[in-house]
Amino acid sequence: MLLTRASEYALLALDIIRNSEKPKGAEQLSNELSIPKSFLAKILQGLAKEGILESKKGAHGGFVLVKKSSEISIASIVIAAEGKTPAVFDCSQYSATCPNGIIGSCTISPFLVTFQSKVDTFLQKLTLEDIFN
Amino acid sequence: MLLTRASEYALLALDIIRNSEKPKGAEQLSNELSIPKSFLAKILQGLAKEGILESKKGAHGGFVLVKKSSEISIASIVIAAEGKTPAVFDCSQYSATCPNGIIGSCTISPFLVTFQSKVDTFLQKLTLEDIFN
DNA sequence: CTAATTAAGACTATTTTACTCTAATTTATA
DNA sequence: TATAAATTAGAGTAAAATAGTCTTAATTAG
Repeated sequence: MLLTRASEYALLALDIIRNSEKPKGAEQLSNELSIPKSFLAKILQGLAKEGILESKKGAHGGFVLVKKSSEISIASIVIAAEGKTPAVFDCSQYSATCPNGIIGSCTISPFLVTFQSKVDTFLQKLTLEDIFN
Repeated sequence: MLLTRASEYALLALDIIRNSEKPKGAEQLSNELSIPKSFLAKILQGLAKEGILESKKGAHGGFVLVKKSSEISIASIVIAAEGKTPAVFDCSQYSATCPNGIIGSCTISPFLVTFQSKVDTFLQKLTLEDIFN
Protein backbone atom coordinates (compact mmCIF):
# COMPACT_ATOMS: atom_id res chain seq x y z
CA MET A 1 0.00 0.00 0.00
CA LEU A 2 1.17 3.41 -0.94
CA LEU A 3 -0.76 5.22 1.78
CA THR A 4 -1.16 4.17 5.40
CA ARG A 5 -3.85 4.85 7.94
CA ALA A 6 -2.02 8.04 8.91
CA SER A 7 -2.95 9.61 5.57
CA GLU A 8 -6.50 8.32 5.77
CA TYR A 9 -6.99 9.81 9.23
CA ALA A 10 -5.32 13.07 8.24
CA LEU A 11 -7.64 13.56 5.29
CA LEU A 12 -10.77 12.60 7.21
CA ALA A 13 -9.82 14.98 10.02
CA LEU A 14 -8.95 17.82 7.68
CA ASP A 15 -12.35 17.57 6.04
CA ILE A 16 -13.98 18.20 9.40
CA ILE A 17 -11.53 20.88 10.45
CA ARG A 18 -11.98 22.87 7.25
CA ASN A 19 -15.75 22.91 7.75
CA SER A 20 -15.48 24.15 11.31
CA GLU A 21 -15.34 27.73 12.54
CA LYS A 22 -13.84 26.98 15.94
CA PRO A 23 -10.69 24.96 16.65
CA LYS A 24 -11.32 21.23 16.72
CA GLY A 25 -9.68 19.19 19.48
CA ALA A 26 -8.10 15.81 18.91
CA GLU A 27 -10.58 14.17 21.25
CA GLN A 28 -13.60 15.61 19.50
CA LEU A 29 -12.25 14.59 16.10
CA SER A 30 -11.44 11.10 17.28
CA ASN A 31 -14.97 10.72 18.60
CA GLU A 32 -16.63 12.01 15.45
CA LEU A 33 -14.48 9.76 13.31
CA SER A 34 -14.35 6.79 15.67
CA ILE A 35 -10.59 6.55 15.47
CA PRO A 36 -8.02 6.28 18.27
CA LYS A 37 -7.35 9.61 19.92
CA SER A 38 -3.64 9.34 20.72
CA PHE A 39 -2.81 8.14 17.25
CA LEU A 40 -4.82 10.93 15.66
CA ALA A 41 -3.23 13.48 17.98
CA LYS A 42 0.20 12.49 16.77
CA ILE A 43 -0.83 12.78 13.15
CA LEU A 44 -2.32 16.23 13.75
CA GLN A 45 0.92 17.29 15.43
CA GLY A 46 2.71 16.31 12.27
CA LEU A 47 0.35 18.39 10.15
CA ALA A 48 0.93 21.33 12.48
CA LYS A 49 4.71 21.00 12.21
CA GLU A 50 4.46 21.12 8.44
CA GLY A 51 2.39 24.29 8.61
CA ILE A 52 -0.82 22.76 7.35
CA LEU A 53 -2.62 23.20 10.65
CA GLU A 54 -2.24 25.69 13.45
CA SER A 55 -2.48 24.14 16.89
CA LYS A 56 -3.87 26.07 19.85
CA LYS A 57 -2.96 24.72 23.24
CA GLY A 58 -4.94 25.00 26.44
CA ALA A 59 -8.65 25.14 27.15
CA HIS A 60 -10.79 25.58 24.06
CA GLY A 61 -7.73 24.85 22.00
CA GLY A 62 -7.49 22.53 19.04
CA PHE A 63 -6.54 22.63 15.39
CA VAL A 64 -7.45 25.06 12.65
CA LEU A 65 -6.50 25.35 8.99
CA VAL A 66 -3.79 27.87 8.23
CA LYS A 67 -4.37 28.15 4.50
CA LYS A 68 -7.34 27.87 2.20
CA SER A 69 -8.28 24.35 1.12
CA SER A 70 -7.39 25.23 -2.45
CA GLU A 71 -3.85 26.07 -1.39
CA ILE A 72 -3.13 22.79 0.37
CA SER A 73 -1.88 19.97 -1.84
CA ILE A 74 -2.69 16.38 -1.08
CA ALA A 75 1.02 15.70 -1.48
CA SER A 76 1.88 18.01 1.41
CA ILE A 77 -0.75 16.39 3.62
CA VAL A 78 0.43 12.87 2.87
CA ILE A 79 4.07 13.79 3.42
CA ALA A 80 3.22 15.41 6.75
CA ALA A 81 1.08 12.47 7.85
CA GLU A 82 3.46 9.71 6.76
CA GLY A 83 6.64 11.53 7.60
CA LYS A 84 7.92 10.97 4.07
CA THR A 85 6.95 11.02 0.45
CA PRO A 86 4.88 7.97 -0.45
CA ALA A 87 7.28 5.75 -2.38
CA VAL A 88 6.31 3.44 -5.19
CA PHE A 89 9.39 1.38 -4.36
CA ASP A 90 12.12 2.46 -2.01
CA CYS A 91 15.49 1.21 -3.25
CA SER A 92 17.45 3.16 -0.69
CA GLN A 93 16.21 1.12 2.22
CA TYR A 94 17.70 -1.92 0.58
CA SER A 95 21.03 -0.34 -0.27
CA ALA A 96 22.94 -3.09 1.47
CA THR A 97 21.21 -5.80 -0.51
CA CYS A 98 20.52 -4.09 -3.83
CA PRO A 99 20.99 -6.86 -6.41
CA ASN A 100 22.81 -4.48 -8.66
CA GLY A 101 24.96 -3.05 -5.92
CA ILE A 102 24.45 0.50 -7.03
CA ILE A 103 21.11 2.11 -6.26
CA GLY A 104 19.48 3.75 -9.23
CA SER A 105 21.56 2.08 -11.89
CA CYS A 106 19.62 -1.13 -12.46
CA THR A 107 17.49 -2.04 -15.44
CA ILE A 108 14.23 -1.22 -13.70
CA SER A 109 15.34 2.14 -12.39
CA PRO A 110 13.99 4.19 -15.34
CA PHE A 111 10.59 2.56 -14.90
CA LEU A 112 10.55 3.26 -11.16
CA VAL A 113 11.56 6.87 -11.65
CA THR A 114 8.82 7.44 -14.22
CA PHE A 115 6.22 5.73 -12.09
CA GLN A 116 7.19 7.68 -8.98
CA SER A 117 7.04 10.98 -10.81
CA LYS A 118 3.55 10.20 -12.12
CA VAL A 119 2.42 9.62 -8.56
CA ASP A 120 4.18 12.73 -7.25
CA THR A 121 2.66 14.93 -9.93
CA PHE A 122 -0.82 13.59 -9.36
CA LEU A 123 -0.65 14.29 -5.62
CA GLN A 124 0.97 17.68 -6.03
CA LYS A 125 -1.67 18.94 -8.42
CA LEU A 126 -4.60 17.82 -6.29
CA THR A 127 -5.73 20.08 -3.45
CA LEU A 128 -7.86 19.52 -0.38
CA GLU A 129 -10.62 21.44 -2.09
CA ASP A 130 -10.47 19.22 -5.16
CA ILE A 131 -11.02 15.97 -3.35
CA PHE A 132 -13.92 17.10 -1.20
CA ASN A 133 -15.88 18.86 -3.93
CA MET B 1 5.48 1.24 -0.67
CA LEU B 2 3.29 0.22 -3.50
CA LEU B 3 5.60 -2.49 -4.83
CA THR B 4 7.55 -5.04 -2.82
CA ARG B 5 10.74 -6.91 -3.55
CA ALA B 6 8.68 -9.60 -5.27
CA SER B 7 7.92 -7.20 -8.13
CA GLU B 8 11.48 -5.98 -8.26
CA TYR B 9 12.85 -9.51 -8.52
CA ALA B 10 10.19 -10.50 -11.06
CA LEU B 11 11.08 -7.63 -13.37
CA LEU B 12 14.83 -8.14 -13.04
CA ALA B 13 14.44 -11.85 -13.76
CA LEU B 14 12.11 -11.30 -16.71
CA ASP B 15 14.63 -8.99 -18.32
CA ILE B 16 17.18 -11.79 -18.29
CA ILE B 17 14.72 -14.47 -19.36
CA ARG B 18 13.47 -12.49 -22.34
CA ASN B 19 17.03 -12.07 -23.59
CA SER B 20 17.78 -15.76 -23.35
CA GLU B 21 17.25 -18.45 -25.95
CA LYS B 22 17.31 -21.40 -23.57
CA PRO B 23 15.23 -21.86 -20.41
CA LYS B 24 16.72 -20.10 -17.41
CA GLY B 25 16.74 -21.93 -14.10
CA ALA B 26 15.92 -20.30 -10.78
CA GLU B 27 19.40 -21.03 -9.48
CA GLN B 28 21.13 -19.48 -12.46
CA LEU B 29 18.94 -16.39 -12.25
CA SER B 30 19.48 -16.03 -8.53
CA ASN B 31 23.24 -16.21 -9.07
CA GLU B 32 23.26 -13.67 -11.87
CA LEU B 33 21.08 -11.28 -9.88
CA SER B 34 22.55 -12.04 -6.44
CA ILE B 35 19.15 -12.63 -4.91
CA PRO B 36 17.91 -15.53 -2.77
CA LYS B 37 17.11 -18.60 -4.81
CA SER B 38 14.14 -20.03 -2.92
CA PHE B 39 12.42 -16.68 -2.78
CA LEU B 40 12.96 -16.08 -6.48
CA ALA B 41 11.75 -19.60 -7.28
CA LYS B 42 8.46 -18.90 -5.57
CA ILE B 43 8.02 -15.66 -7.45
CA LEU B 44 8.74 -17.37 -10.76
CA GLN B 45 6.18 -20.04 -9.90
CA GLY B 46 3.62 -17.28 -9.49
CA LEU B 47 4.50 -15.84 -12.89
CA ALA B 48 4.14 -19.32 -14.40
CA LYS B 49 0.72 -19.80 -12.82
CA GLU B 50 -0.47 -16.56 -14.32
CA GLY B 51 0.68 -17.62 -17.76
CA ILE B 52 3.49 -15.12 -18.06
CA LEU B 53 6.21 -17.74 -17.97
CA GLU B 54 6.29 -21.35 -19.00
CA SER B 55 8.12 -23.59 -16.57
CA LYS B 56 9.96 -26.68 -17.70
CA LYS B 57 10.71 -29.20 -15.04
CA GLY B 58 13.59 -31.62 -14.90
CA ALA B 59 17.12 -31.46 -16.19
CA HIS B 60 17.82 -28.49 -18.44
CA GLY B 61 14.49 -27.09 -17.35
CA GLY B 62 13.79 -23.55 -16.32
CA PHE B 63 11.59 -20.68 -17.30
CA VAL B 64 10.83 -19.16 -20.69
CA LEU B 65 8.57 -16.36 -21.84
CA VAL B 66 5.25 -17.46 -23.26
CA LYS B 67 4.34 -14.25 -25.03
CA LYS B 68 6.24 -11.44 -26.66
CA SER B 69 7.56 -8.71 -24.36
CA SER B 70 5.24 -6.24 -26.03
CA GLU B 71 2.24 -8.34 -25.05
CA ILE B 72 3.02 -8.57 -21.35
CA SER B 73 1.77 -5.69 -19.26
CA ILE B 74 3.63 -4.56 -16.17
CA ALA B 75 0.30 -4.78 -14.36
CA SER B 76 0.04 -8.50 -15.02
CA ILE B 77 3.59 -9.06 -13.82
CA VAL B 78 3.11 -7.12 -10.62
CA ILE B 79 -0.21 -8.86 -9.88
CA ALA B 80 1.41 -12.25 -10.43
CA ALA B 81 4.43 -11.38 -8.31
CA GLU B 82 2.56 -9.77 -5.43
CA GLY B 83 -0.43 -12.06 -5.55
CA LYS B 84 -2.76 -9.07 -5.79
CA THR B 85 -3.20 -5.74 -7.49
CA PRO B 86 -0.95 -3.12 -5.92
CA ALA B 87 -3.30 -1.01 -3.82
CA VAL B 88 -2.91 2.68 -3.18
CA PHE B 89 -4.89 2.17 0.02
CA ASP B 90 -6.70 -0.99 0.93
CA CYS B 91 -9.93 -0.17 2.75
CA SER B 92 -11.15 -3.75 2.72
CA GLN B 93 -8.49 -5.00 5.07
CA TYR B 94 -9.79 -2.55 7.61
CA SER B 95 -13.45 -3.34 7.18
CA ALA B 96 -13.79 -4.11 10.87
CA THR B 97 -12.34 -0.75 11.85
CA CYS B 98 -13.41 1.49 8.97
CA PRO B 99 -14.15 4.83 10.65
CA ASN B 100 -17.17 5.27 8.49
CA GLY B 101 -18.43 1.75 9.02
CA ILE B 102 -19.21 1.27 5.38
CA ILE B 103 -16.32 0.68 3.02
CA GLY B 104 -16.31 2.89 -0.02
CA SER B 105 -18.78 5.44 1.27
CA CYS B 106 -16.52 7.82 3.13
CA THR B 107 -15.47 11.33 2.11
CA ILE B 108 -12.09 10.22 0.80
CA SER B 109 -13.40 7.33 -1.24
CA PRO B 110 -13.75 9.27 -4.53
CA PHE B 111 -10.15 10.44 -4.21
CA LEU B 112 -8.90 6.91 -3.53
CA VAL B 113 -10.84 5.47 -6.46
CA THR B 114 -9.46 8.08 -8.82
CA PHE B 115 -5.92 7.63 -7.58
CA GLN B 116 -6.11 3.85 -7.82
CA SER B 117 -7.42 3.97 -11.34
CA LYS B 118 -4.60 6.28 -12.41
CA VAL B 119 -2.12 3.74 -11.09
CA ASP B 120 -3.95 0.80 -12.67
CA THR B 121 -4.10 2.48 -16.05
CA PHE B 122 -0.44 3.39 -15.97
CA LEU B 123 0.62 -0.17 -15.21
CA GLN B 124 -1.79 -1.73 -17.68
CA LYS B 125 -0.59 0.39 -20.58
CA LEU B 126 3.10 -0.27 -19.94
CA THR B 127 4.61 -3.45 -21.33
CA LEU B 128 7.78 -5.37 -20.57
CA GLU B 129 9.18 -4.11 -23.83
CA ASP B 130 8.44 -0.49 -22.92
CA ILE B 131 10.38 -0.46 -19.68
CA PHE B 132 13.51 -2.17 -21.00
CA ASN B 133 13.85 -0.18 -24.18
C1' DC C 1 -5.77 27.91 40.30
C1' DT C 2 -7.60 24.46 37.49
C1' DA C 3 -9.50 22.04 33.87
C1' DA C 4 -8.84 21.42 29.10
C1' DT C 5 -5.91 20.88 25.76
C1' DT C 6 -1.57 20.11 22.80
C1' DA C 7 3.59 18.20 22.73
C1' DA C 8 7.03 14.84 22.90
C1' DG C 9 8.84 10.63 23.10
C1' DA C 10 9.34 5.99 24.68
C1' DC C 11 7.09 1.82 24.42
C1' DT C 12 4.23 -2.25 22.56
C1' DA C 13 1.27 -5.11 19.62
C1' DT C 14 -0.03 -6.53 15.16
C1' DT C 15 0.66 -7.26 10.44
C1' DT C 16 3.34 -7.59 6.42
C1' DT C 17 7.44 -8.59 4.10
C1' DA C 18 11.02 -11.31 2.99
C1' DC C 19 12.62 -14.73 3.31
C1' DT C 20 14.12 -20.38 4.56
C1' DC C 21 13.50 -25.30 4.71
C1' DT C 22 11.90 -29.77 3.56
C1' DA C 23 9.88 -33.12 0.88
C1' DA C 24 7.77 -34.32 -3.37
C1' DT C 25 7.53 -34.40 -8.38
C1' DT C 26 9.14 -34.23 -13.02
C1' DT C 27 12.27 -35.11 -16.88
C1' DA C 28 16.58 -35.09 -19.96
C1' DT C 29 20.10 -37.97 -20.72
C1' DA C 30 23.69 -41.36 -19.87
C1' DT D 1 16.15 -47.43 -16.00
C1' DA D 2 18.88 -44.81 -12.74
C1' DT D 3 20.26 -40.36 -11.65
C1' DA D 4 21.01 -35.69 -11.40
C1' DA D 5 18.93 -31.39 -12.38
C1' DA D 6 15.28 -28.95 -12.05
C1' DT D 7 10.44 -27.15 -10.58
C1' DT D 8 6.35 -27.49 -6.97
C1' DA D 9 4.04 -26.95 -2.73
C1' DG D 10 3.49 -25.57 1.57
C1' DA D 11 4.79 -24.82 6.30
C1' DG D 12 7.68 -22.22 9.09
C1' DT D 13 10.58 -18.06 10.66
C1' DA D 14 12.98 -13.46 11.20
C1' DA D 15 12.96 -8.74 10.48
C1' DA D 16 10.68 -4.58 9.45
C1' DA D 17 6.83 -1.54 9.07
C1' DT D 18 2.43 -0.22 10.71
C1' DA D 19 -0.66 1.11 14.05
C1' DG D 20 -1.19 2.01 17.77
C1' DT D 21 -0.65 3.09 23.59
C1' DC D 22 0.98 5.45 27.64
C1' DT D 23 3.07 8.83 30.42
C1' DT D 24 4.70 13.13 31.55
C1' DA D 25 5.22 17.90 30.52
C1' DA D 26 3.80 22.36 28.75
C1' DT D 27 0.27 25.76 27.78
C1' DT D 28 -3.81 28.65 28.32
C1' DA D 29 -8.92 30.22 28.85
C1' DG D 30 -11.74 31.19 32.34
